Amino acid sequence: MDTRERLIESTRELLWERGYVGTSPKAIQARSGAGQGSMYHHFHGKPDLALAAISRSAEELRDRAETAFAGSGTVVERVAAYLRLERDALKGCPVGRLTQDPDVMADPDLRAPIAEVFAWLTGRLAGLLAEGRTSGELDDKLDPAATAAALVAALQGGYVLARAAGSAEVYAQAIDGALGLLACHAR
Amino acid sequence: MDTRERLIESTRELLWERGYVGTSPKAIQARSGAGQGSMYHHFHGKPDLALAAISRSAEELRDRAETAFAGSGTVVERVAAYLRLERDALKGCPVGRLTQDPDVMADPDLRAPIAEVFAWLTGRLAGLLAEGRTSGELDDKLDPAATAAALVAALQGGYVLARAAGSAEVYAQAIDGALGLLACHAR
DNA sequence: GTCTATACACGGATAGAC
DNA sequence: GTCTATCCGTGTATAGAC
Repeated sequence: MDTRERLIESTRELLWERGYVGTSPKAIQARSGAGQGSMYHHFHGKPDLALAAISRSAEELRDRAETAFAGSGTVVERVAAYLRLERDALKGCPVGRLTQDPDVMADPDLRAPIAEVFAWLTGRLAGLLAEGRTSGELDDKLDPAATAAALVAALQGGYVLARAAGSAEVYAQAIDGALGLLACHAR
Repeated sequence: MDTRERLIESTRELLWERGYVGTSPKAIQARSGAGQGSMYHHFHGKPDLALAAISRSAEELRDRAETAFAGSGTVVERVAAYLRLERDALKGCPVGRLTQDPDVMADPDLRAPIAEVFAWLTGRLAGLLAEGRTSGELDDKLDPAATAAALVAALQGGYVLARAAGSAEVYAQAIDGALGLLACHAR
């Protein structure tokens, strides 16, 4: 892995662990093993490097989700496959957590990949649910867009509960609960 | 409002807007109108002041929730009343957002009030749902604990989606979706 | 109780040598 | 490309005067 790559990966880790405000150039340099000069040679500064890191994390999130959504099985099975992907509940979502970062939200460039991937995710999920309704797998009372938002929110909120409790168990419960509620709409 | 009080309230606002890592003593002093000396006279330092602020925010969250839960109506109505309390979706949850703060999570004192209030909240909600099941208002397939976790998570995650999108609409959708799913279990 | 002065490390970056 | 030197403001306090 070359220096530029190590800088991006180290930044991704640090943004995940400490957020944007909590991540200093010095910490990035220490973790990546790159010097001051190196970092500013490859990137214009902290925001530039963060943009590369955030974009990649958003892309990864999308790819993982699409893999689950595009799998085989019924709609409910594919939604469940996505919600049950392996995740470290205590670490939180590497993308979602950045929505709490004031400096990220204040910078339209940094914010864009986050806005985009969540819009895509809820839209994709809503499409799946609509498909399930059309095929008769899900009943007509289910609102695809609202339900998609609720499911993604339950996932993101599951992280919050897990971190608050210091235990991954609540996360699993939230996912179970969300799927249990969804199951009720299956025919 | 005396100086001590202004310090706590200003800290609550700043923690809400910028988190713990993003909030400096200097910013607190500026917002509260208190001087350096004043702040360190009333509190031992940033963590001490933050503890007072976080505890109060947690308490406020609990009181608002309890008011909704203890209201009149069916269980589903009271849960809906809680989920539909007026909130500024774009600001996020003043307590939940702190779970993303590495320095808060690393300090057991700061973390305790957050852990406590979320444990109480999910427990209280689970109790209500169990009550609804016993009374026959909700069907037996509903798992009270898991459903309670999912509902609280949907709320917390709704904030994440709203901030990502820069719009409160997704928050409302997530809440609607969560209640729509719950409605399905009502007899 | 509040103010000013002082301290020292860190955040975030630029400049220029190699 | 990478390193070292340097810069200035901020973060987080402590000390002592009023």
